[in-house]
Amino acid sequence: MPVATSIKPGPRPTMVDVARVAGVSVTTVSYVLGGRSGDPTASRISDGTRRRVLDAVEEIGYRVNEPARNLRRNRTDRVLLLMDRLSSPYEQHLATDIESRLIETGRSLSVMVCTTVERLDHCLGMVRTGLADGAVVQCRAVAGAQAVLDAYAREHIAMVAISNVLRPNGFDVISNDEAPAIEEAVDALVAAGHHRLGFLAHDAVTDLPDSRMEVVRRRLAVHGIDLPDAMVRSGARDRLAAFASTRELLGLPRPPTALFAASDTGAISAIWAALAAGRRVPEDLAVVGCGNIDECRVTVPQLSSAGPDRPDFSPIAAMLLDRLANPSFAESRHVHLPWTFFPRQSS
Amino acid sequence: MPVATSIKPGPRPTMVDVARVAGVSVTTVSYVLGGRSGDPTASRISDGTRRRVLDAVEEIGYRVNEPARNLRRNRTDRVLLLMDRLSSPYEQHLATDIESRLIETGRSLSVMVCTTVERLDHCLGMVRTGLADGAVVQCRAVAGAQAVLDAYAREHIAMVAISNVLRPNGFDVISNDEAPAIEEAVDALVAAGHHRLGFLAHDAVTDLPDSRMEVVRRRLAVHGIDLPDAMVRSGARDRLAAFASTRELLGLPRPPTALFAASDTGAISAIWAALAAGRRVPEDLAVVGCGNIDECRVTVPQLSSAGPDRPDFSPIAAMLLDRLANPSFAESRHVHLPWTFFPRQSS
DNA sequence: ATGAAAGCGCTAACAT
DNA sequence: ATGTTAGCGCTTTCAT
Repeated sequence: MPVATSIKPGPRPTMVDVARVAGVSVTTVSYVLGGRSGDPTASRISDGTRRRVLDAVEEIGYRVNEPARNLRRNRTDRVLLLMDRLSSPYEQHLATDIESRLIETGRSLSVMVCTTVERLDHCLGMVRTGLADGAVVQCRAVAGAQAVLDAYAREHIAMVAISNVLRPNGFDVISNDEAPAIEEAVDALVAAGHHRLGFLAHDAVTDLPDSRMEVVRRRLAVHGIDLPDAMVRSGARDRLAAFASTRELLGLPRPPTALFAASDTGAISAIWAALAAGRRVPEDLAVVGCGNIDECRVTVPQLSSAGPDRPDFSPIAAMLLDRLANPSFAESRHVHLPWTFFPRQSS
Repeated sequence: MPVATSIKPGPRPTMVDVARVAGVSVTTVSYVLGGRSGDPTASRISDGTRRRVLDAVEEIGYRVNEPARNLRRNRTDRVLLLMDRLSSPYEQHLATDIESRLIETGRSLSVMVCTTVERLDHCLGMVRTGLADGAVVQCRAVAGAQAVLDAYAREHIAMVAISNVLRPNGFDVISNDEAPAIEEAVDALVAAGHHRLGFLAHDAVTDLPDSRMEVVRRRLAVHGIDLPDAMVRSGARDRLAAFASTRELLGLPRPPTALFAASDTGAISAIWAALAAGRRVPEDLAVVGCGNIDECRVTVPQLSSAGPDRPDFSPIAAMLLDRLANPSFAESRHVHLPWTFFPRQSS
């Protein structure tokens, strides 16, 4: 393992120290360590000199001082990933995928959690402030994000947002084409004879309007079926809250015969709540989730879900890299990712 | 909302611009913005001047340049949280809790994912390199971490590790006192008449030795019961893998009558695998998990689990702050957090 | 193929 | 109460 071997205590050595030990100038050290590969200046250092410098670095345990380098270069080669939470499998995927693509281009990723607009503003301010060169924003739960992103885009901050509500405006947007899949799921439930549906939303109805709920409601209307607010509960984001909300719905005088959840994790809790209440799934309560996470295929019964076949995050890093390469990138792109309805045992 | 209002395009303004607009020196600007509250120098600025400076900042949309400030101050007021994955509820908790405590002291947190020693070394190198002032390390799946942390501790990098295997050595360690609770769970299973146990480990037996499995094995031995390798499967970390592993165990000629999983999420998948195979839980297969996550209380049947009553992360930030305040902090502390066995319906 | 030197934007000792 | 100034460690232009 090439791991932290030659670290010595004491004040951190600088390039001056390396230069002294190697018997060369700091310029030379900088050129050796700058790693501008493919650069014409790469060949200005002879192999012997390069070796001496690298040996000196090794000997005294030198590491470049990032703030100094960043100050001088006026960039950090770092990208921020702003998310409104960490805990879903989706976020895990997103982070590792983007990171691996950034690493290929010599960059790195750091993650910050933003649950409020103020915090989002603060974090984007940090990239403006030199903490990072750009940001990927995945904050569906944050209301008012459009204005913030608009403002930073005006400042030419490189940003890509993953959102179904944000409109590209100096930044790019990846959105999921959820509606067709959700409508298909609704149609399937109606075709199976359901006409009393419940909906498990992410947030309280009074908060952020739940776009998935709106799609469901509109589609039900097409079938002449109503989705009254009394049949809507919040908490899809939280496994415990989803359980409690479903129990509430099942306790209604005329409980729903089918439940549509804005998330798969919420739907799974709903299945448990139904089973715990002595109902059968799908016979007494059909359940459909959103997201099509892996877990859908191991639950009992397996969870029907509307979601991407397999999440594809590749456009995200690609678009951000475009913007990083060209800070005054003019075009604002909008990429739509397809969703599909995957009927399984729970509906 | 106090959000990104006065951002203007063009080259980012510096303190010199603020000073010019406000009609004061850069020193004054620095003192106004430095925010050394409680500092004797805080009172050197008159209220009128302070106002003029803040107005100028607002007017031209100035934001401090972090790399420059960090270079000069030789600190970043930033802490790194290194985790081997993001997706569990535990990680979500950890991150938000530590962050809120850091914010109270004017610091911020960024998260990086480290699944290998090399990456851990790289990320800790980044704090040495000036990306952050210290790190919290939560990488149970990373073998060889001890040597890396030892090395950086020698460099006086402020670190706190959450681990049951790392020994404090220039850094602090938080560990969970898992053994008593796990032993109690084993005793309960044995008392219930189980003598054929399966174990769902985090990793393959050939990889990292699973400390929880060792405890289980030793405790079973006390009861004169063997835990053969044939009854051990890996994949507790991954819901799909855990499902497949459990199915394998149940397919054995003499399947286990009880299953101990190294994680709650693994145990939940195991319950599903059992149900999917037509077994009843706990009658045909008793299941116990580790971690006592919230989800245990909503599964059907509710999951018995060994874990903390409620996770308490407060010592982590506290210890790190001590080290940040005093870089040559001598003591290496080891905090033990208690675990309890919570019997529920699944066993 | 290598070196000297001018800053990047900021902070803080040291004036006044 | 406010200003002058010398760097922090690095990159990069321009010489040689």
